[in-house]
Amino acid sequence: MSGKTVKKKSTTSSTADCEIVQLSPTALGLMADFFKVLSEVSRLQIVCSLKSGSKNVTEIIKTTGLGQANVSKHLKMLSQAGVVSRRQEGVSVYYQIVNPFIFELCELVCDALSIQIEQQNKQLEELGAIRHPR
Amino acid sequence: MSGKTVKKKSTTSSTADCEIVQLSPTALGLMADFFKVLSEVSRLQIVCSLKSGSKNVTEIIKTTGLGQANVSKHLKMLSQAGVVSRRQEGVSVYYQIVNPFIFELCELVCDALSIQIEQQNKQLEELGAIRHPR
DNA sequence: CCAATCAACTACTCAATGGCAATATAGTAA
DNA sequence: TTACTATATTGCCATTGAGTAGTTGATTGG
Repeated sequence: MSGKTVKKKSTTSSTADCEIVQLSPTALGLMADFFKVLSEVSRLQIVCSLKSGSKNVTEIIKTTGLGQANVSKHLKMLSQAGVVSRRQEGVSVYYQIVNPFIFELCELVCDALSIQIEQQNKQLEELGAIRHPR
Repeated sequence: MSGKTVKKKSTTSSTADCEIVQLSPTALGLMADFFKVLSEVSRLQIVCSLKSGSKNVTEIIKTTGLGQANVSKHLKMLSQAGVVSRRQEGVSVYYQIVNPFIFELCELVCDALSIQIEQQNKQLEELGAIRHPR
């Protein structure tokens, strides 16, 4: 299942090809920070609510059901992490996803998780069959 | 436990059988948990140290320079998250990455981050050029 | 049997963070 | 000006998680 849709590195990648094995703690720190941004349900909700395009804070609040202060705080974090961009229009502020690559990432993880859970369920069923043979 | 969790897949949809937008909070929680596992430098170090194959705890400790209790705790977490698998051989316990897909994921993120940083540097240079014109 | 080694577990401290409420700030209209 | 709406920020509290030290359990060798 792993040989899937992950795009191969472009042959022209100018910057140092990053082989994870030999990454400096600093680089790992950057990666960890990135993953941390996506490691909370609230922020994932916000990201998801922006999949259909840019939204202002009020719309995000309505879509996600989160509190205003929370949304603002999370948006700040997402913004600082470079995940979303900020654009002010009159009274309201519109946010939007900077790099749609994040959606690919999420769907990749989503697929992997569903497969994993599927297998777990299968194993559970086998256990059940042992305990309740027909 | 998780009855519905991740969306069901219609075998027809090829690529996007998992549309993030409409995920339940439960499913988002699973994703968040997954990302959380990868959101600490220590765990990333451990994962990286396992890229070359399975290692026992002592080897992981040597490779990463982390403390024993620490490594044990993180390995437990990684194990529960289904990221690594455990195999006992005599006294020592060998861990290994369950799904190499995680490496693709990391490299994907790594690429994206390096591009992002590259652009930031470019912008900084432009700013510098403005402040110090020749 | 005893000693050494490897790994897991427990208890603890400390720092970070999410969420909520209240307050502050900024733009807009009356 | 005042009032109103939309964001942002701050302070507080509870939770979480990382790291450390000490202990336990299991295995191997003498």
